[in-house]
Amino acid sequence: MSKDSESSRLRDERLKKLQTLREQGIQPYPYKFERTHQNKDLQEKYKDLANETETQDVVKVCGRVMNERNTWMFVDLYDDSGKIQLFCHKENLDKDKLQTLKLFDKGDIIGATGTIRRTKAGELSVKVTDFELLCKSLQPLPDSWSGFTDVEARYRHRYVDLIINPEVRDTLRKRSLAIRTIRNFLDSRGFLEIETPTLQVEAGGADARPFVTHHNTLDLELYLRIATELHLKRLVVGGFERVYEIGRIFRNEGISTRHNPEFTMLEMYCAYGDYKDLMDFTEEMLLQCATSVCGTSDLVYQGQVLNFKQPFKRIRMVDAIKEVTGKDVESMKTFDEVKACATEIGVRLDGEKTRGEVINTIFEEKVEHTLIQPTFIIDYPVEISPLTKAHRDRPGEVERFELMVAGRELANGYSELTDPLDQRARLEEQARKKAAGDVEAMPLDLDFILAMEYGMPPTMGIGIGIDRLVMLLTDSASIRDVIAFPTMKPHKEEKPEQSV
RNA sequence: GGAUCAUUAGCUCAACGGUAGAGCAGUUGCCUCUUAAGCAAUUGGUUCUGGGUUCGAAUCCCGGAUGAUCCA
Repeated sequence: MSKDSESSRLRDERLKKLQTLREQGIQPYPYKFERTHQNKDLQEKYKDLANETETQDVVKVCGRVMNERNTWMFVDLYDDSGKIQLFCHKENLDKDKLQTLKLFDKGDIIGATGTIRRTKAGELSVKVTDFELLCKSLQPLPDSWSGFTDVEARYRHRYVDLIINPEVRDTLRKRSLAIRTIRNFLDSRGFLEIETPTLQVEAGGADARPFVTHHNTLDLELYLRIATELHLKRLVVGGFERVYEIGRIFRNEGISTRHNPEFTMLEMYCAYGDYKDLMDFTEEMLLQCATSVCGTSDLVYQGQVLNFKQPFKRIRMVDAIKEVTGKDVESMKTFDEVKACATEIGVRLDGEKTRGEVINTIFEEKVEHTLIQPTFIIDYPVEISPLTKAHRDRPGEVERFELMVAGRELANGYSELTDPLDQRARLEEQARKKAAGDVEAMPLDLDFILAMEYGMPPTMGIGIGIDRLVMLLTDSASIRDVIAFPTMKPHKEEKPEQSV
């Protein structure tokens, strides 16, 4: 049954051609093609070949037909590496072949054999002596001139987006390169990559709401992890002094240009260092990412230049607040004082119950978005940092930093809390908050505390949002642009019709 | 959660409340030529969805869906 729409009519045209091809004994979905070169290889190899000259070098190329001119005399063929033009002159092809050519469509994938020639217009071409269909495409491609710009359609049908928009492919390549750079950086420093559980009985390690799922055989509620922290630290207890994981994290929160429910985070733990060492380490790693992906330490992001040269500015949270608001919250020793200060400068509070929470809210509301150049905000309030070691000099604070870039958080690191009794007290406080209705408070993970009691060396540890890093490296405004298949609300059932 | 905007042919977009249109794609020819190839002809619409106002709605009003941006 076919819908009376343009869409199915275009598809029907192609189905008819598919049928004709089959009747002519042509297999439209063959098994393999042995090419001799990728298109980019040929462009490089023959970059000095003069116009209107040809070689006797026989090559075999393949890819998707993106455009055709003069009734298939000229074909723009794209593979993963780039473009080559096919030159299908009737002198070089018999009548049957020329007829077959007319059954092809833009979007089909074909393979061609021929000699290399540069046309008088200067286009490097394969002068085709033979070709074969490698896949008949049934769907019309968006018009390549006007493009494929509907954002929703692009995310929902990312494969079309990838075919049409080269910058999407480029972004995902850079994402891969950034992750590879980080792995190389860590591996070359003796780090071990270890995978920890995604399904967890308790979702801890961060303040976030988890996704809930169910294991049938065990009849057990399980949570998707919101962090890898508590398991990676168990590995440090077990004797791995340098571990990391680059893994998918799930947080049951809203969707925005900076948030996707599932995202990728690097967590890294290194024994015998503190948060100051960690800042040096982080600077070096990010600089390496910038230079390897962008070839420079100066990233252009949404019209601003971000300088990733070391060292980044380091400033205490209370000092950053003072710089922006003029308020010395450090001197305000009580909850009521900082609360009054927040109200005075127009910061809306939403259930904050401690002095440290209010200070953090003031920072997030007033300061965070002003921090464009890479900046380490250091020395956080203890109340919002239940896994961080107490500051060696400043009571009420912890040895923690967040790295701010382009007005948002990119990384979060600290001297890890290793005192099992302090850790127990902190998590018990979290459990009280949870019992009182705070859905983002951490659960009391008794096995984690038991691990701490066996003893963990002094350790520095950091989490870096890979998606946000890739946004910076690729000048992407939305996190969805750096995720191949971002989370979308289902629209309506869309699937190809049944074949006639 | 709130505000604003968007949704029309396969794609990109038009259309004062008055016959739904263009370019590209598609189809049929011509042209052995090209670079968004060209020329001629031609097909194609539940205007996101459901109500309402109106003689008449793509257009105005209300609800819904999806998305974008901003705010919280």
